Amino acid sequence: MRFQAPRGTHDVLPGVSFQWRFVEKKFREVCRRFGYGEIRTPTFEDTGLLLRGIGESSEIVVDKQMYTFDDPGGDSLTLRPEGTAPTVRAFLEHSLYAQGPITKVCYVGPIFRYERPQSGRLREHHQCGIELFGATDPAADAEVIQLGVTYLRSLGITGEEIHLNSVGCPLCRPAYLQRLRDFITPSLDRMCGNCKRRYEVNPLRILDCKVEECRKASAEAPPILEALCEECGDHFRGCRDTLDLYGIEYVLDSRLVRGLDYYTKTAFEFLHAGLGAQSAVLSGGRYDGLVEECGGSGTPGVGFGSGVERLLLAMEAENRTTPQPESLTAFVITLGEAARKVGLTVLNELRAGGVAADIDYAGRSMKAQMKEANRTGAKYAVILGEDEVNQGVVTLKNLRTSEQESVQRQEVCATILTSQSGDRGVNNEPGDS
RNA sequence: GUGGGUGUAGCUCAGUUGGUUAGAGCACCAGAUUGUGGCUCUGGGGGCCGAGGGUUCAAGUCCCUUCACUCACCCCA
Repeated sequence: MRFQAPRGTHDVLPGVSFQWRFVEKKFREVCRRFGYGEIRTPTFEDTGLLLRGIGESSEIVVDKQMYTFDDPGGDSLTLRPEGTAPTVRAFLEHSLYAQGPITKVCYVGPIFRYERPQSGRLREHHQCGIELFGATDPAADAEVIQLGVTYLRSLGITGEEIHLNSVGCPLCRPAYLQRLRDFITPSLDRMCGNCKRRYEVNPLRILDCKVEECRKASAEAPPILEALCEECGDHFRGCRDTLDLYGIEYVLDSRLVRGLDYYTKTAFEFLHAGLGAQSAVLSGGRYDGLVEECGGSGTPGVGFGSGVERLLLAMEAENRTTPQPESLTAFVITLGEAARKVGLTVLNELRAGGVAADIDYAGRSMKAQMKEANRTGAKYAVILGEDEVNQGVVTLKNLRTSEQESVQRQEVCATILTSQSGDRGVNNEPGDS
């Protein structure tokens, strides 16, 4: 019985890891352009924080989707099921608010939820996200959306559709929820079990239900956008105005609600048609109550999270290619014991000099070594046999042109570096460099 | 947790109404070329046919169980 990666997890192998680096690099570039600094928080947090942050009534908690465990010391810890609450915790713990009225951070990292895996949904997945603290200005909401659009564009994705809604605030939502309940009540006994529970806990989610009976029952429900208080209405209008200013298109979606309890006002979701059932590639919104809920003073916030795996699927659906990983520059080929020794020395010099170089360790024939050199994509084969060793030279073969020349051993590295600087830009760099 | 689909070589897949020793392409290794890659040709290594049980003279094939993967529901990035 061989071991397998745990259900809902996956290995990112060398053949695709450069795509991940590409995506993360683009995300960080865009964040930098918008003034967001990167924050790295722990993979697990105090369970209490996540319960508080996510809300005890959220489906994540109710469905026991959290990886919660007691550590040997008896503390209850949880692998983070989302990125915002940990960021808020760090924001408060380190008093980032003291450095100015506005704090902007971004993060990249793994997220864990115990769910049944399917396409675009894993038990461990990775999210890129941003949080903007301290602004009630609706232009901040628009910036967050704008950053999301810019990020997707930088990956070559253009096929997303932005859904926008407002979920109100503690002033206007309760009244709306009551109206919604009143509207639903007559049909309640026909609805699914989930919705019966939602009716009590979070009636907004009924609008999101896919069961036929529930859809029918809520079809004519009053839209929340008409029930917003003056402040929320103004805010939503302000956000839309700024999006118009930025030329960002979106569709109003009064059924767009949030699974997490802390959201207020603006809610948005970027959907992509190429992904199957799990089509949200980026989603977020405003959470003006969360910081206070987590023990801070009333600080507004707005942000988004975006799944890396789903974005990669979206790129694939749009046939976007990432730059190929940079290959080796030189492959050292030796024949015989004496040449082997010199070859290892040359290899060492090349690497020390900054040339990406490798050598065969399988004791293969020259032909096989040539083949290997070719397979690695190396531009040069550095060939060393008896003749070369005796003459203090190497045979430098250009594998692209098949031309080869004799080069003094001491000059191999310099020769390769010189010729390389001539074709800068030929090889695209995949990620960090 | 609920339903559907699929499990045969490293990968993608054939495998007839059950019938000898389970195949192909790609990949890998070697040779053709005793010091030269890509193209071509020849040869080779690789399989508890997901696992367990059953039916049968005979099971990759039929039946049951189980596991894994996968898609969808729920929920979400």
